[in-house]
Amino acid sequence: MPNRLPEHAHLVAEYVEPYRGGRLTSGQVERFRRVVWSYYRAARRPMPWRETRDPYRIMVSEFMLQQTQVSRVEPRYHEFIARYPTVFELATAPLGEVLRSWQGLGYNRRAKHLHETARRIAERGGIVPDEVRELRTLPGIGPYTAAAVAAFAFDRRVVVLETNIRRLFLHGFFPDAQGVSDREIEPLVEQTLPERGVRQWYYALMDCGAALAGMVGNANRRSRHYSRQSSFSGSVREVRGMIVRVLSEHAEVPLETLERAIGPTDERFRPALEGLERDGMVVVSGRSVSLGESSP
DNA sequence: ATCCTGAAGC
DNA sequence: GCTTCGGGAT
Repeated sequence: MPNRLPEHAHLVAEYVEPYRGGRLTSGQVERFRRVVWSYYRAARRPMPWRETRDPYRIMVSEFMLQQTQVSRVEPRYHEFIARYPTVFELATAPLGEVLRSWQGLGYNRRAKHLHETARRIAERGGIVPDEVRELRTLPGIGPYTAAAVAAFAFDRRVVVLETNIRRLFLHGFFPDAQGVSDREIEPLVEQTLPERGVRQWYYALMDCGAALAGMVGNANRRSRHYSRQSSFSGSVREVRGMIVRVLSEHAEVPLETLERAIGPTDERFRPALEGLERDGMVVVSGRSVSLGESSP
């Protein structure tokens, strides 16, 4: 995180045109676009998944980036793509191996969902869908990721809205409003969306929104959908993470050994292990536990 | 403490 | 609508 932001970041922070409803004037659209592009030209963030056109690799990056910083994803993305260069390597790998590749990234269900999605895509010849409606049917792909894959991999002209873009529009067009719904923001995203070059435009929007995070208070707190996150330390998912980490270091672990590793007095152990089993990420057979799905 | 290119289950 | 789901950097 640079202490000194690029000059154009101030241009982004100073762009405020309170939105009064209706359609944006062509002048407003033009001014907004000028600020966004000028920032992007000066300070675009290069990322490996922005250099490829491979829909599979873009999809992998979108799974990894859900609730996870770019800086944390970057090294893991390289490792993952080196191990699973195409959707077929990923689809044919055992779930346990994929979970090990994911270890430390967090939200491990993303890995299971990505694996299952890869299997379904491989069954259909390895073609990643290019339509939001179809993408939405795949596990782990929600409203954002579906739109992101369509826009970034296929340059489809669809509305993409995530935390950086939301922050940018809240800051620029809803400076004083409270409890702003995404339904109010989406029309503005649509109206400022260019006819061509959709992918680069969204990269620019996200970089502008990310730049704002370091300068002004988080405008996303004025979103209707804003909610604080429950604390991690002391939570069940903390123990889930510990269990997955231990299991990823061994092929099979006796139940007692696993419990001792976590802390025999920790009453979160049972619910955590049962949750992981229910989610299909660990298998308890007899008195031993292993990562992945039950082998056929 | 806060938040990160969210999704699923209820 | 509300909760759960990781982990690390700040």
